[in-house]
Amino acid sequence: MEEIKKKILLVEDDPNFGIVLKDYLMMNDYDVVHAKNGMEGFEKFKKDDFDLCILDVMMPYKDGFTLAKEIREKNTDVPIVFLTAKTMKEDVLKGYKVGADDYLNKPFDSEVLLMKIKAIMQRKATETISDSKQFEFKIGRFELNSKLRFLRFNGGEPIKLSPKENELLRLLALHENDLMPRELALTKIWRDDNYFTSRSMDVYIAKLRKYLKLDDKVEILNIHGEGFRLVVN
Amino acid sequence: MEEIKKKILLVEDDPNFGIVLKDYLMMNDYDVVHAKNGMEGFEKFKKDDFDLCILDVMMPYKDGFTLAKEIREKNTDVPIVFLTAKTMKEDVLKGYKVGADDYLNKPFDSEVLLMKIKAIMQRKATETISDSKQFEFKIGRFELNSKLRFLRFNGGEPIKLSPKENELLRLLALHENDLMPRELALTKIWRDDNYFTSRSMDVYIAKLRKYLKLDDKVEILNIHGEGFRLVVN
DNA sequence: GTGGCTTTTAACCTTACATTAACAAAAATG
DNA sequence: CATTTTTGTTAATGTAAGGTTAAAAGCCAC
Repeated sequence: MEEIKKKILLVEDDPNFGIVLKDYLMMNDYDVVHAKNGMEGFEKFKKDDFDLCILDVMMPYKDGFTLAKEIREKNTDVPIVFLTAKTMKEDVLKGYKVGADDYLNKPFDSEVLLMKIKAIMQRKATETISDSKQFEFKIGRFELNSKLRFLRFNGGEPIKLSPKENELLRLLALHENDLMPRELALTKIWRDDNYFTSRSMDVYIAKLRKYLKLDDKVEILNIHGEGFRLVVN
Repeated sequence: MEEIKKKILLVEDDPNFGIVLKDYLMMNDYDVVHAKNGMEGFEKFKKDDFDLCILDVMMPYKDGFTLAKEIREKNTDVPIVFLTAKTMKEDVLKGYKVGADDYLNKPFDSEVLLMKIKAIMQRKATETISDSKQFEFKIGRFELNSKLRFLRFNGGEPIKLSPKENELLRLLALHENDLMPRELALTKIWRDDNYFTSRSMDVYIAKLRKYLKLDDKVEILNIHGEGFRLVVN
């Protein structure tokens, strides 16, 4: 069996610490790309597919949270672990809000980091039976390209989608003809399930319905109290 | 709408801390079962389905790790979070080894715990796309899809069912040609058996009969004082 | 800063649901 | 057979969820 190394994006501005950590991870059989600041980190993220991102919170120009937000816009799934020097509650909360998978206070024990990485990878392994690469969908006479964020009807001019429109439609498409639970969209896309995010989602459903009107065989049905259903007749 | 709370098993031997934590979680809309030691924790785990386990590491008789191992034997998926007073590396490693999802050092901030719980639940939400097939029934020339909540006659236009209509018909279908006791529907669907819920159920039986009139081979019979029978001739 | 795009919040309206009431009809009871 | 209990059915009510549109707030790039 082909042994494929897991790819980690490490964004850390302290050069010494960054190199030590990179070497340590590589010694443990991970493929590591090291970026020295948030800007570089984002560039490298766009150019490759990573299994995990380790982001330092305190960085010049672009901090870890900002970078995480950008990464989340491109990819809602990739696990993110934050590194921080301070054990500040505010930071931790902020981290989880942008979808962190875990959190580490410096100085931390390298073995602990390794275990966390393993645990996270294991989690993802069970979810990702082979999903990924699910970014292109046919929906009736529409074509959704979720990576480039556009929707095209009948091979015509592409309609640009906003990040939220795109994610929501993608999630619906993943469950085509089946139930896409409200809760799923709210936790996956909005990362919070409350009255306001729920209303926000309804607004986006309305927007998507407007786009999809072009094809009268495609519609989004509501299942009261449960969620929505993208049906193609 | 049916409010379904997430169920948490909390195993914590310190009575004060345990009760405070339990109350805090319940205030935040979780359904919490509190066990005061590892033994009791395992008993309660076996008797119910939990969405998350929070285990204290230091406990008399049976520590959190041992309990976690037993839980993992029964259930490989349920998320486990450890609580520990000390920030001991050994403990952390051991925790991840038995499949912990996260780790909290006491004293911890309650808001942080809440965020972690949310993050963990969100992770799980994705995995649980849930299997179907136990939601589809044939009833004469009808087809009942209990997940998408519709009833279709002869492959025609689906009739949308309300949650209660749906559950009631599903329960009848599960007992096709057999007695479906009143009490069963009332306790399972209405979660209460009194005069009013009983009348409410009768109203729903009337609604279902109206739908099922389309096929004269299908009917709902009453067995006086006992319940109902969905018969297909 | 300003302008343009995205997202959230608000307001108002419609639909969907569940319960309760009211009255009628069966069935059981003694 | 008179009366009580259970069931059948329809309609009215109150509440919650969802639909729609617009305004406000947030963000980013210039």
